[in-house]
Amino acid sequence: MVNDNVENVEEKIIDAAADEFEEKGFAGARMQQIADRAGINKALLHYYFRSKDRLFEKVFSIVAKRAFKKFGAILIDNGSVFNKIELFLDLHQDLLWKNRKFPIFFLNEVNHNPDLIKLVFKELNQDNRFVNLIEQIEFEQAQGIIRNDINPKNLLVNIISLSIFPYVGLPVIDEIMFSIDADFDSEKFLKEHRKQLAQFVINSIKA
Amino acid sequence: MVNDNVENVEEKIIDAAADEFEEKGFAGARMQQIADRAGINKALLHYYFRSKDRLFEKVFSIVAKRAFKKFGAILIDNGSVFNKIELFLDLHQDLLWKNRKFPIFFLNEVNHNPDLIKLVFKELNQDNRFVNLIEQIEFEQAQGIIRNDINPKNLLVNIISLSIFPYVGLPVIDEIMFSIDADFDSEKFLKEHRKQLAQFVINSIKA
DNA sequence: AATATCTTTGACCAAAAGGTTAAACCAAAA
DNA sequence: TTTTGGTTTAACCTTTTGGTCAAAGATATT
Repeated sequence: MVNDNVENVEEKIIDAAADEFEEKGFAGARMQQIADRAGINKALLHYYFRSKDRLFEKVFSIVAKRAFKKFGAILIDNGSVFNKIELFLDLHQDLLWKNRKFPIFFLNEVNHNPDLIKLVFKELNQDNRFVNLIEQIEFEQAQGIIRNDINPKNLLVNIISLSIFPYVGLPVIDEIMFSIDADFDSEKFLKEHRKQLAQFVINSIKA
Repeated sequence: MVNDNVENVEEKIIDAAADEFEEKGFAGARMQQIADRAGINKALLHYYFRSKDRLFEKVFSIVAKRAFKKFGAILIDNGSVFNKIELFLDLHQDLLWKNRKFPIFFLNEVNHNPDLIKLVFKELNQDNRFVNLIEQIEFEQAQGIIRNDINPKNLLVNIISLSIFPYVGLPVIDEIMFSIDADFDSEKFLKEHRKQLAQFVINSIKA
């Protein structure tokens, strides 16, 4: 008889730790605070996950994998490159909207410890999907649909840049925009910004 | 007689602290480590800057102001919007190339404590420069040079996004690109990426 | 019921980290 | 030369923090 009805402790810890780590980062997070958030004793944390490092690795891997897993489907879906760009941006923006603290957390940790990335992508091999996408871009270039002076890799990075940055840069954007327009509302901005992303990209690459 | 020839201590501390903070972030930085880097006793840190928080504020404000100050000139310069975009991206990319650790540091700290931004922009009011730029964009839209369906604020954010993100996302880009192409070289990539930025933006907004 | 195993806790520990202090040092003024 | 005031340090203090442990509570097994 598995006791899952109340909610298992391990999961409660991971949820609490995810919140704490995303909010404060690895260095700023506190084990005591995680225990409090999970409503348990601090010693129990170590009983389940031995150390802060191990707990972090576990949480990071889970949270990051959850985030990246969702994109695989779009890339193999059929449809034109333009179509995929629209689909991707739509999904990506949905995810970002609902997980505002994740991108800056992820990027910061990964910049401080690049090995973390392998932890995530190891069990998530969607490599060939990217290869396929790049080949599709090259194919549509040969067909005269996409400009020939576009490098597929640069294009992919540009798309991600446009999608993510507004979220990690929001505090700065908010400050600057507010200073030139007192009616500026960052929530409204994000919603409006989202709408023009796909068109912006497509304008820049269509032959 | 001012004793500046050897190099004054306050500056040595600020340099050391800037390195430590940029490398580890506020929470991960250690006062002892800063003292070691500056080649002085830890107590001297507190003699000059009372506390870690104060030292951080000082360093952050100096480093961030230094970074932002350089852009003002371009915005008021004369020249078309296309011209300004090229000039800005060129300067911005130069700065990023030479200060790789700054963007993720700045963005992370600012996301954890948005008040820091005011600290920087308060003494740096280049607000009207942005207003001028937005007006110029609208003017060129009226003239039929720039597409009418472009929102100037979105455009500005898009430009910054494209310029900064490759630097904060480099470890991830590196991992993914390397996995689909073993010859991938992130240094070369950044240099190539830079070259297509202005054209990418201009393609997407020219009428 | 008794035993064994897994879970949970309060109390504790050692190290790390920020911060303080009193004394030494040193250069310039008197 | 002595005094004065700023600078620098070693030693110390306090709090925070990750981590341990023995015992108490549960839960399942025999």
